[in-house]
Amino acid sequence: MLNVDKTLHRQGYRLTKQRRQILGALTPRPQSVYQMMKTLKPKGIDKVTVYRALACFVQLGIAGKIQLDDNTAHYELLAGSKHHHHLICKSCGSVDDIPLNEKLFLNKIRKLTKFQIQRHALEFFGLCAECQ
Amino acid sequence: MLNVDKTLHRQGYRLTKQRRQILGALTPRPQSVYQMMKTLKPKGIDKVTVYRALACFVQLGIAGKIQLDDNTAHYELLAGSKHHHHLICKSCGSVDDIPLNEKLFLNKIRKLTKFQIQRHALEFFGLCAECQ
DNA sequence: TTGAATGCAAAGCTTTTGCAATTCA
DNA sequence: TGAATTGCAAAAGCTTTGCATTCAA
Repeated sequence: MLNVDKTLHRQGYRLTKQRRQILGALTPRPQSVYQMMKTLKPKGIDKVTVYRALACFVQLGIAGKIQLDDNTAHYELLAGSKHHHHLICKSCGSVDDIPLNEKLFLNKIRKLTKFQIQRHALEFFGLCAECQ
Repeated sequence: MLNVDKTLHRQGYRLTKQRRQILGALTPRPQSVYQMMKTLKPKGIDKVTVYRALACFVQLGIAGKIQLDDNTAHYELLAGSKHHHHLICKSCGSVDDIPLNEKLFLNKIRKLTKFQIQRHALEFFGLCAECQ
């Protein structure tokens, strides 16, 4: 939390009461803004504020933004968590994390192309153990 | 084209003039509906028709639907093309294909979890050679 | 002939923008 | 104080739905 505070201030941002609560609603597991609003709306926080705070967090590397199959963005807490990938259940919508080592791919692309990779996304869609 | 015709009919769908043209607008490289409409609108095809045809093609495995970072769906022609992955330029928006062998990952997940994988998406975001 | 497909209009969602009021440093 | 932030309303996109009409098998 202190680190987040510093990171924000260093860039001229402020850690307001609302942003602290939005940060608290973020988890390592990706959530849509709609899902986050279930917690945040009762606290009087507007969804516009959430969108703006999330954009700020993503820009600072505090949160990650991923697109799943439902045309909506999902946000996850990055601070302190290792890079990982996702198992997304088509039935219940649950999202689980899984660590995979993708260095081979990154190296291969560097060798084959001149593309400069900034980030990547690896997602697996299917059925979780419960839904099969 | 004949195969597509058969595939459609087998499921009770029809290959209409419009669908033939929508199919013709699809490429192995993912495009948004907006991009496809540049070709299709002049031919008098409504975007609702395009959405409905694409949903049909995706269901039959003729087309693939992927989500990029811009909150819009992109569609690619799958028929006859090998499974591949994407290099997406953040600057110019170009999408290039790259083949990678992900069997190691699929096997690892099968070993580690009970998740039943139906499909996966692997995308690399960054800068293409021209935009660096 | 008849169920599938089309096109238009309208609605539904998610996300963004404008702006006055508020808050934090 | 002054710039950043908030919340409300409204707008902007993308996508879906309803329905009468048209079309393909």
